Parts: sequence; structure tokens; C-alpha cells
Amino acid sequence: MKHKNDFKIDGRFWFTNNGKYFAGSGRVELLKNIKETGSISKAAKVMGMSYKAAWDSVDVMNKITGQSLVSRVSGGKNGGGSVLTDAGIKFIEQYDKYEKLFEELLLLIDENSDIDHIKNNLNLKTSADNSFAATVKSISEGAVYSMVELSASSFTIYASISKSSIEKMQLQVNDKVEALIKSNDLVLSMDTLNLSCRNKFEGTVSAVKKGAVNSEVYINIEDNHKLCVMVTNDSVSSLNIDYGSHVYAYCKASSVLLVKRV
Amino acid sequence: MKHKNDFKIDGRFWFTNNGKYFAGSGRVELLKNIKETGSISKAAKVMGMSYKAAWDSVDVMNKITGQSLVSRVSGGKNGGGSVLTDAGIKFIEQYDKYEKLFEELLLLIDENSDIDHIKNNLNLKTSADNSFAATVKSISEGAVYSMVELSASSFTIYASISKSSIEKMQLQVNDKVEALIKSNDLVLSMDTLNLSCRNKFEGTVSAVKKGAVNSEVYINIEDNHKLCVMVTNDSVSSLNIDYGSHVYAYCKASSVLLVKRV
DNA sequence: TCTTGTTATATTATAAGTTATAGTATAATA
DNA sequence: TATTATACTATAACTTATAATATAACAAGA
Repeated sequence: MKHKNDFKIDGRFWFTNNGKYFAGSGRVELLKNIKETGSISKAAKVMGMSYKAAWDSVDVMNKITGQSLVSRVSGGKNGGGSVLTDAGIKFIEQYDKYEKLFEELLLLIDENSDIDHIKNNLNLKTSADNSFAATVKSISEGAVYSMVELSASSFTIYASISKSSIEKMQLQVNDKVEALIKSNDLVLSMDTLNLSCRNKFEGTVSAVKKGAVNSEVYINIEDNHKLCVMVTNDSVSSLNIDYGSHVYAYCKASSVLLVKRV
Repeated sequence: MKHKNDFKIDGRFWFTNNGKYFAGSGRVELLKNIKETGSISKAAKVMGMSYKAAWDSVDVMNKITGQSLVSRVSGGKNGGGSVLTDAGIKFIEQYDKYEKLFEELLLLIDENSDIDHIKNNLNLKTSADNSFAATVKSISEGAVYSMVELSASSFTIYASISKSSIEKMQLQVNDKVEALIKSNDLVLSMDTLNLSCRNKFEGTVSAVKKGAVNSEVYINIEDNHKLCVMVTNDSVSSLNIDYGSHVYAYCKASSVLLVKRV
């Protein structure tokens, strides 16, 4: 029996200043707590940190940068206290922004490890279950439709696009595009067939998610790409599709939709 | 004078297996050294690591995954030794790929710190002949597919989207999306029919562009919207489609693709 | 002037983790 | 059967990181 490995990628990030560690998630959390409580000692207690560790962190951050992030007062009304400076508040906001982006990118890596694809999907999400970052290799013009040949890492993908769309997109050779394929526009087969479909993908099944009528079949294809194919449950059983099965996925050129960022 | 802060972003990544730490840069370096030296102890020495730490790492990795990455032999020709299995070699290759990608991502984050700027200047062109700016009105979840009800000016458009796509898009009610429909996913009729298609548009033909086999039929529908439908020339003549004809265009919910800007 | 609660600093104590060391097990080989 | 160089295991010694403790400085307020 094959062992099912549920590998995922995880990561952390932090800011450095002249190569030296400045602040990561822990110190930012501390800063947030100082902002809330108005005191280093209280902030430390809230997050189960020793006072010394907290004080040292604040001191390092204040010293590393010219303008300090935390303004500290000892003695006075309630014995003193600490508040964030404007720079400190700004830093937290900046960190949060970066954190969100970082998490988004980690998710994208898991999904499809292609830097162009990740760039394309950074602030764009589509309902297409499959998408490839691709480059236009050639455009063969027809009367109404044009055949666009795309290169996506090691694959060649064909897209049949109406001429008016090509004009509207101002599509040209070497353009970078995202090729979208809906999961139910793909057809599965266990053998290599002589179909009229222009697009063919080869791979092994990595998962089958069964629904009431249909099943989503996930396929690992070349270059760490995944493919999601929607198949009826009948087909799953009749074709005997299971984890590890070697399969072919076909798709008409007219089912491929292109998106280009200008 | 403003202090010049040379802030940069740095980070690490690693693989987890069922949420538990599996391997990061250190363990991969160890694997590479084992591959080179053919021994755990030599590999540890090369990188200034204690033997126990090295052995423990290897042991954990071997135990976490079913198929071990390192094959160890004690006793024998030269007292024994360790070699990477095929899975181990493959893992290293995979890690290297991800490492390169991760570094690119960190650069991307550094460059794109001003995400809002990019978002606002984002212009998108698609090969879909028809697109509608729409708002999500409701999402009816099914086992595999969900039906998304969209409101585009005075139209209601239905899109059938796989549940996984909805999760990926984090699609929610009131989200602003673009609904794309390819011209050859639309079907024309002169009469109002009882089709299983969820989407129906009504309008008058404003132009017919004839090709060798197919024709593009342009239709003026409500709210100054245009629709482009791809029809065979045979249909054009048999249905007697011409400028001014009053027609209906149908389209399955599963043919509608959604794009969301984040 | 004494109280207060905090910042600030140094010192000590403790815990956690790592390394060094020593020793056992192993199987091919001379 | 002794040799060999490694894998493997256990434990003591050490190092590092963290926590706890003690104590001074501080400035407003009673």
C-alpha cells in the first residue's frame, strides 16, 4: 500500500535592519500588547513572556532604528508606562500588511509552484479550477476563430479564440497570459486516445473527492502542476479511477479561456 | 533629519507533514551531505553537527513518512553506511525548487509592499467575448457544485462553481466579480424555450459577422449591453437570423466563469 | 517625606537543549 | 575469529536560553 503523505509548506518572515534581526511575529505581538496595555510589564504578562525578555526586545528595537518605536517613562503618575510612537504604530500596520501577503503567497505555492502563476493570481482570483501561467507562442488566424499556441512551463496548450477577442485583447506573440480551464471542460481517460481535442495532459491521480453526483479528481501532472477534473461518479467507478491511477485528461481548445493583465 | 532605515524582509520555509515539522534547510543540507559522503557520521562532521542530532533528524524523517528517505546499514563492508533512497533524492530536488521559489517570493513581497497601488492600476483583458460586472447575491451550496446567483445591472446571472473554487476565491455575498461567458457557450433561439439552461438573455440582433463555418451574432440586450454569440452558418440561415431579429440567448450556469479582484 | 507602580539593570537560579563520551550492535572481510 | 567503520543507544557534562529575583531610579501624588 502506498503511504499517503500530507506534505504542506509553512514559513515565517521577519524584518532585518542592515542584515540584523529586527522584528518578527513575536515582537510585533509585543508591540501590539504594549499599545493595548500601555506598559511593557503588563504586555509581557499578557503573552506569558518574561519582563526581561520583553524589555530587552523593546530596547533592541529602539536602539536599532533611529526613531524609537516605543516611548518609555519611568516614575510618575502610575509609576510610569510605555506607549507606541507614531513610528511604532506605522510599523505594526506595515507588518500586518506584509503578513497577509506572505500567507497568501504560501497558499499559492502549495497550489501551483510557478512564479508567473503566483504573480498573476496575486490580486486576482477566478472560479476556474485550473489555471496556467503561459506565454503566447503563435497565433494562427482563421476566418472567425484563431488558434493560439501557448507554452506553460513544459506544456503546450492550445486555445481557440474568436478573432474579435484577439483584437480586443490586442493579443500578440510573447504576451504573458493566464490560461483558464474549468474542471468540467476536461475529459478523463485511462488510455491515450485519438480525440479531436487539442489539449492533452498526462499524470497520476492524487485524490478523488466524491460528491452526490460528481467527483473531483485531482491529478498530478508534470512540473508540480495539479489538475482538477470533474467526473460523474459513474465514470469514476466504470473507469476504476483511484489514487495512483495513471490517466489522461483531454480538453478542447475552445474551452480554454485567456486572461491578460495590462 | 530622517534616519535612513535599511529594512529588508527575510524568511524561512519548511515542510510539514500533518502539521508537524518535517524538514527545512538544515535537514535538507544534512541529506545532501549524506548523499555526498555515504554516511550519517561523516555528513554530521562536515557541517559541524553532532552525530546524535544528525541521527535523530534522519530517524524522525524516516519515521514521519512511510517510505524512508535514508537507507541505513550498520555493519558490513566498511562498517556500514547510509544512502539516500529514491524518495530522498526526489525530496531534495523538490526542496531546491521550492527554495528558489520562496526566495523569489520574498523579493516579490519587498517590491510589492505597496499592494494597493498595483490593485488600482490593474487592468484586465480576457478572451471571453462577453463579460458582466456583477455582484454576488446568494450562494447555494451543493455537495460538489454551488450555485452562485449574480446581479448584473438588471440581469440575474447564475454561475455553477465547484465548491473548492468558491473556497479558493473566498467568494462571499456582496462580492464584486466579473462574470465571463464565451461566445460559443451561448445558444440562440427565436422563441422563448423551456431549456435546462439557467441563463437567458433577450434582445435584438445588431450585426451578423459571417465566417467560413461560423458566424458571430451580436445582440443588443437590456441596459445597453451587447452579447456576442457564436453560431454555425447553417443555424443562421435555418433560423433566419438577421439584423433586427428578436432573439433569445441561452447559457448553462456551468459555462459562466467568475473573476474576482482582491 | 513617604507611597506607588512602573521602568531599568544586574545577578542568580532554573530549565531546556545540545554535545561529548562511552559503550553496544552489526555484518562483511581478511 | 579478530578487525573494521559504521549504526545505534544511553548518559553525563556542558552550554545556552529563559525565568526569577533583587534592587535602584523615577516622578507624581497623598
